[in-house]
Amino acid sequence: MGNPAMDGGRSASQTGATITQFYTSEAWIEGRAEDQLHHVSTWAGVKRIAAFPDLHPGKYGPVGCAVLADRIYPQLIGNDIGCGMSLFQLDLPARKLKLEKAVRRIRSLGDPMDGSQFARLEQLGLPVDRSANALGTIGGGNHFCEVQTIAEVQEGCDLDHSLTYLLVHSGSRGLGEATLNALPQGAFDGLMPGGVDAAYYIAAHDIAVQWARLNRQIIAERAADALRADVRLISDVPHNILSDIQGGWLHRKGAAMAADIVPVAGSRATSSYLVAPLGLPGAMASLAHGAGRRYDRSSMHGRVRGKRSDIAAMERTPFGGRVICEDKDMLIEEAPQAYKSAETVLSDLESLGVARRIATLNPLITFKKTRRGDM
DNA sequence: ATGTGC
Repeated sequence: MGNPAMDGGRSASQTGATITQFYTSEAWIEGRAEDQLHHVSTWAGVKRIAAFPDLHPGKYGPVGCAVLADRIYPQLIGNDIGCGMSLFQLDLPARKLKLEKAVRRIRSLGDPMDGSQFARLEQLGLPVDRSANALGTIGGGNHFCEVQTIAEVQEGCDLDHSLTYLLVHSGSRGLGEATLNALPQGAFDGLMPGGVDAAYYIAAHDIAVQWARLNRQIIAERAADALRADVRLISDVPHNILSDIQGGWLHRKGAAMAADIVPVAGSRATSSYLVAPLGLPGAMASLAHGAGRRYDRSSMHGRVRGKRSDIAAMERTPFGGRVICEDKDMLIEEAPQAYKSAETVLSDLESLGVARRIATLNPLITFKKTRRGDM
């Protein structure tokens, strides 16, 4: 049961591995997500699970957790291998950003790439014959590129609050998907470390992780070019990633990898946060990656109206910001109501000693998708 | 989530 000596979460071990829940009763957690958590804890070789307040149900298992096992379960990483969040600083002062002009310019993120991505892939020794045309593009679902301003910085945070920032959430597009699909029958029963199938998966996974990181970098460069600004990487944090650590294989699924600065994304209409993990052992160098889904995509169509005026309203945010999303279904499925409260996620992380906040960011422009790459 | 499924 409770194990306060180990960490700040609630630990329980039933039939399988120990599950530590780093969330309080304030968190909105679907029963189905906890059912999935317990199911995963019974899988062969699963030793320990850390669950975070953005926990929600996923296709093969819960999203918002880190799973330590002595086997490799590719489905726990999912199709979007290497997906994560990157924060970049622009040398563009917030007071100099002209919103309407910036919105017009940043739409070029929806254009296809110009071919320059091939040299970037070669530079890193990454394959140029697979998914290369998707490199530098954001993709669908919850992915985005946001221009952010700093609303508040905590003491000791040296980020320049007069500047603008980019928060990029994207992954490995078709490459990670192909990697998951190429696995032999039985792979989801767990790959044995040391075996050829595990070696194949690890090699392909590592490529997808590098590819996804490069993808976020190129997206940020394209956005910065559009805004006539220079860009500097502050922090890159994957949240779908497998790591070989002491004690086994750590599967992070919608769980950010601990780094000095970890972005915890809100919805497009609410603040995001930058946090510093505090090294709690039970958290296994992981933490929440965002607000987390409250409602699944399909149910959003029954919850949000899609009249012309509703769509127009959704393209504006309470911060006076803009949302560029010319796909009506996506606009509805990604409505702010689809997400939990990032503020509650943050307060759980803080009260349980997982992380402390270092800055609050507000979105000014959220780029999701243009109708066609013809602007 | 997906150079996307009926």
